[in-house]
Parts: sequence; C-alpha cells; structure tokens
Amino acid sequence: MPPGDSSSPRAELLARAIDYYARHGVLDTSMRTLAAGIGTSNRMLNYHFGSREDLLAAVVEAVCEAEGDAIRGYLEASQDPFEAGLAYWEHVAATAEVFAPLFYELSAHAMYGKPYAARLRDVLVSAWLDAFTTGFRRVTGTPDEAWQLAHLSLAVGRGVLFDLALGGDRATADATIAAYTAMVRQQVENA
Amino acid sequence: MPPGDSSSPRAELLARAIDYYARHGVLDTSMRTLAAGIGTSNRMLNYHFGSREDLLAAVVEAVCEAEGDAIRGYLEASQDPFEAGLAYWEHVAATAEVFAPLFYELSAHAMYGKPYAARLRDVLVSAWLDAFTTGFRRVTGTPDEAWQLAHLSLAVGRGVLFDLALGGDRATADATIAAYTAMVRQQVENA
DNA sequence: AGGCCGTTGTATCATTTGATACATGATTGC
DNA sequence: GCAATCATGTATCAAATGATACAACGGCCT
Repeated sequence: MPPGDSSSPRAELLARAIDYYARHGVLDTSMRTLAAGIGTSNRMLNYHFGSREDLLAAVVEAVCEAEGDAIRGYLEASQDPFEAGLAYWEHVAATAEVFAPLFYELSAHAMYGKPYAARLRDVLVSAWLDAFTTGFRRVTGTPDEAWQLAHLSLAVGRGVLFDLALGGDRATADATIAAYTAMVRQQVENA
Repeated sequence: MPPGDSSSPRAELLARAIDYYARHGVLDTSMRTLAAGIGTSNRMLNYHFGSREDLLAAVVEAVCEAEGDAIRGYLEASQDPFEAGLAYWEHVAATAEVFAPLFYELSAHAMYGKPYAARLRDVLVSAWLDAFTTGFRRVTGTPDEAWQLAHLSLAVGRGVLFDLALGGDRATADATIAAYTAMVRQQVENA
C-alpha cells in the first residue's frame, strides 16, 4: 500500500487526526502530541503523510469532501430548499461542538493564504454557494435573487454556527435559524 | 515605567504585533519571527509582555476593546439601528482584509478554550449582542424580537465578513448586507 | 554629579520541533 | 516457502522555540 493510498491505515490515522485536531486545535498540536493523542508515533505520521504540511492538507481535503457530500446529499434529498437547508443545519449543529472550531481555524489559515488550506478556500466560496443557489432557484423568480439568497443564507449559517461554537446554546441557534427561514419564506412568497 | 503599564513602548510594540499577527497569522509566528517582523527582539517581547501567552492575551484584550469601542460608537452616533448597523458594517468591511483572519483565528482558539482568548469569548457572545439588542429595541415591538434580530444580524455580519475575508469581493458583500437590511426593514415595518 | 530605574543588546539554556536513517516485524503474491 | 512490499519501532539529527542571565546604556530626579 503506497503512502499516497486512501485506504487504511492512512485513512484510519487521518480520521483520528481530524478528531484530535478538532478537539485540541492545530495551534499547539505538534506531530508528537498528535501522535501520542491518537495512539501512534510521529514516525508513522511522517511515513503516511510525508510532512506536517501534507497532513494538514489531507485534513483540509477530507473535511471539504465530507461537507461537500453532506450538503449535496441534503439538497438532493428534498426539493424544498428550506427543508433541505434546515436538514443541513441540523447536521451542522449536531456536529458543531466538535468540528466548528477546526473549521474556523482552518478557514483563518486559508484567509492567510496558507497553501495547505487553499482547497478549503475554493470549496467555501464556490461549491457551497453553487449548491445553495441551485436549491433556491426552485422557489425564487430570478437567478440573481437565488444567488443573492444563497449568499445570505450561507452567511447566516456560518454566523449562527460561530455563535454556537463560542458557547451559545443550541436552542438560541435553532431559533435564529428558524426566524431567518421564516423571514425569507415570507419574502419569497410575497414576491 | 513598569512592565504592566499601558503606555509606550509596550503599547507601540503591541500595536505592531497585532498588525503583524493580522497579516501572517498566529499559527507559525514565533517570538523571533514576530520580533524580526516588527523591528525588535524576542528579548523585548518577553520583557514587555512576560511570555508568549501573555502577549496573545494582550492582543485579544486590545482587539476586543477596539471593536467594542467601535460598535458602541456607531450605535450612539445614530438612533436608527439600520443606519448604525450599516455604518458599522462599513467600518468592518474596510478593515476586513487585515483583521478578519486574525479575528477568526483567535475566535477558533477561544472555541478550543485557550485561556488567553477567554476574553474574546465573553465579548463576542454578550457585549456585541447587548449593543445590537439595544439598537433594535428602538424599532421592534417586543424585546424578544429585538434580541432575536440582534442575534441574526450579528450572525449575518460575521458570515458575510467570513466570505469577504476568504476572497469574496466587496461589492457582493455589500449587496448581501443591503439585501438583508432591506428584508429586516420590511418585516419590522409590516409588523 | 551621581544614583536609580526603565530599557535594550548579547549570549545562552534546556526543550521541543519536524524530519530521517536504520533495522525489524507483518502480510501478501507467487 | 520465499521474496517483496508495506508497516512500524528505536534512535537520532539539526534547527527552532520560549525563556532568562548578565551586562550595559540612557534619561530623569535629587
């Protein structure tokens, strides 16, 4: 099994590494502390991923793929973009406590232009936006309006997730999402 | 001038450190690289701030104070919360390219529970929310509605700022904020 | 003038860091 | 059964890290 393969044990290590990073942050997690935390050695991490940068790139890649699959799945599962959006929010909120900090930390690295986070940048600005726009096209008049609503809705989701991860309670977050959904529904129906 | 004083040269170093962190990130900025980048030595950073952790705490403290002052200023300058909000957005967007990455990175550290970022956590979840709620009370019926709108509006601002910092263009961000503002205005006026 | 205190430069410490060399199990294909 | 390849453990390297000891400069007050 070559070091570039996607099956175990590399995949296993990657999954555990993501979990560890999500709980402890990238900032002060060295290869050794990470290895110790997930039951391996820094020797193995370097063997399977090549370098720390490549490991982080693999983390970013995996996170992007998983979230991309999730959002596409919800949008395909329901024709109603509001329903799909709420289902996706349910998914996001449920995993927020673990993954939101890592998501924002890696996003910040992408903003700084760190190469290993470049993929995250592309996915965040285009892939998710496209998916949301497609969903909203079903209920809005003009494509522009759908694009506008997609932008706004993504922003709302990320903003509410931000509050939730910073210690906000789930009920408040849900209420905010519900209030926003109701507001958009009303505007779309009145148009 | 004792090491805990808030006037120069500590304040001068702090300002330059914030600027450097904002441009290069906290992740791979050591005391030495930071010192070299702002024209001093790691000896001086340790002298004036005590330790790296205390330096980061000072950065968080300063950022919180500056943003808190800004938001309170805009809310006091205008009785119309929409006008105040848009003025605040103008301020945020103008400084986004430099400060947004640092804001999100430090926020992620706060989510992880890093002690030096604790202050940011408190300010983000309560201070800004209170300010926005106060502003919306002037135009909404119930305090609950104001609180709800404050939550949502903060989320929108942070979400749009997120997109902007990740490479979105300013015009799109402004349009999204405008669309949201219009939507809320309509809802408030119809109630 | 002289002492005092805030400030800075030089040099260095013990750790930790990412990464690798070398050798050794474990598993699979023939 | 054996060889080849993947996987892992041990040991180690050079560099970088946060922090500090020591000494020296400079302005201010008396």
